[in-house]
Amino acid sequence: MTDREHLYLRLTVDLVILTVRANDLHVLLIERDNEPFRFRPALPGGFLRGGEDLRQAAERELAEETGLQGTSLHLEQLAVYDSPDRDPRGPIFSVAYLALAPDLPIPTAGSDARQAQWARVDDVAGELAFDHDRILADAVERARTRLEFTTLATAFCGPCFTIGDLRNVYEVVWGTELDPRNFSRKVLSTEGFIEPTGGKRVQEVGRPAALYHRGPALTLHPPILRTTAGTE
Amino acid sequence: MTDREHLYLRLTVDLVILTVRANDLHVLLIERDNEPFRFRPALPGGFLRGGEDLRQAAERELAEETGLQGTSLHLEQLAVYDSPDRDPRGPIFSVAYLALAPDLPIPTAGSDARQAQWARVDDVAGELAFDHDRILADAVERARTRLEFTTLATAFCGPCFTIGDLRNVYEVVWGTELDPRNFSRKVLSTEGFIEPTGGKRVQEVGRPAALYHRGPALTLHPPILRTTAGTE
DNA sequence: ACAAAAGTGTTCAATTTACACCCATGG
DNA sequence: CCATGGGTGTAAATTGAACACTTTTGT
Repeated sequence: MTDREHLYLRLTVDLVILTVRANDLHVLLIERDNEPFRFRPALPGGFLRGGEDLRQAAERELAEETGLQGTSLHLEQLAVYDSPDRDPRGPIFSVAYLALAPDLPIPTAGSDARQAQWARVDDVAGELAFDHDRILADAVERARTRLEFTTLATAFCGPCFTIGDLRNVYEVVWGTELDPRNFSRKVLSTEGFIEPTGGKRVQEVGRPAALYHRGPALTLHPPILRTTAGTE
Repeated sequence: MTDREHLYLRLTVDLVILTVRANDLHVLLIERDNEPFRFRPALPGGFLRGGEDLRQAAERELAEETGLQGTSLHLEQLAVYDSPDRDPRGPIFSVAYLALAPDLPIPTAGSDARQAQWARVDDVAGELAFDHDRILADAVERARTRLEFTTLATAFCGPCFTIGDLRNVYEVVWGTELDPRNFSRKVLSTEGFIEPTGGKRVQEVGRPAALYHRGPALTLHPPILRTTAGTE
């Protein structure tokens, strides 16, 4: 901090792990057990260690918190957060990662003491430690646009899913309602988005739905645009 | 926890400054005058100093290289580049920023010894120091999608421009041709994209074109999509 | 008058939207 | 039989691409 030219600093990696549970978008949060912000909810994360690159650190945190191998989840870099006063301990920048996960059985309590829990995104606005409210908001916005232009909605689903499941992802993440009939057609007519497994899922009520898994396509041509009409 | 819990490291900030000159997309490059990669072309950038945040560092570099106040240009964070072997001096991460500039008079030689020059983006592929080829490629791709969904094409133009100028930006950045007539209508029908100044610009040849300046809108509804048709 | 670029009008095709209607299942 | 959700067909509305044609300048 004294040497003007070569500043050495510490980096943290913070994870925004999103999932769709029932009818709400959820984020995985931990309760901090150290100062600063002790006992406040926060995004899982930690300091970068020697020999790691950022992605490895993100995958390590992910495994610690969820027990999942990072390779099975979508994990993308969001941005660096660098407000000088974001951490009371001093200038510590954070690289945020966004992970999209299917509805996991439970955030495996087998983590390191601090208990991880799913929380409704709408419930935690303004509650989080550091600048994590802003990081979360940015992450949700990123997820929303990812659904428009990529096939990542499937990252919220398990290996097999119905078109109704997929539509539910769009509706929950976007907070809108979609016409089931047109949605179905749109998804099916997009080459490589989803592929039929041949199976069917019988539900509590109604006609059984065909099951699909992810196709090879990564981007959507054409995109499935939100009709944000008006929000400028 | 392991013995190497808190890794301290240095960060650099690298700038991809793009502009549209004549009929090609150009990037501002410097020739390195220090090892490593001495005498090789590279993106302008440097180490983060104490007391700076990343944006301040980016604006400082920008001012040093171009003489421009950063506030007048679009400047956005791209990503962190963290390959362990990206810098032979050791683990040094770089935060890349993308700047869009109008065709500047010249990269003001009044900088710090190392001469900055515009280079055609297509000419420098594979030539750059560090992982700057990749950073440049990512930046160009980001700029391309920015034109689709935001009003940032105007960031390549001066305070006053014609619709033809704006179309030229799209054509050069995308590497495609656009129908002047449909483009004109599309731009004019997008609320808040451009606003008439009332003036006209007489050119060497042809009918004088009306002049416009930026409007208040930041995003395009609807977007102006590239017809990438087929590239998957 | 002619070339060149700006700008307008019109047509046709593609896409989106809305919704009537049928299908398959549990109660 | 009915309720419920899955899925198909189709017509109207909107959007986009193509292009004939007019306008305004310099030479």
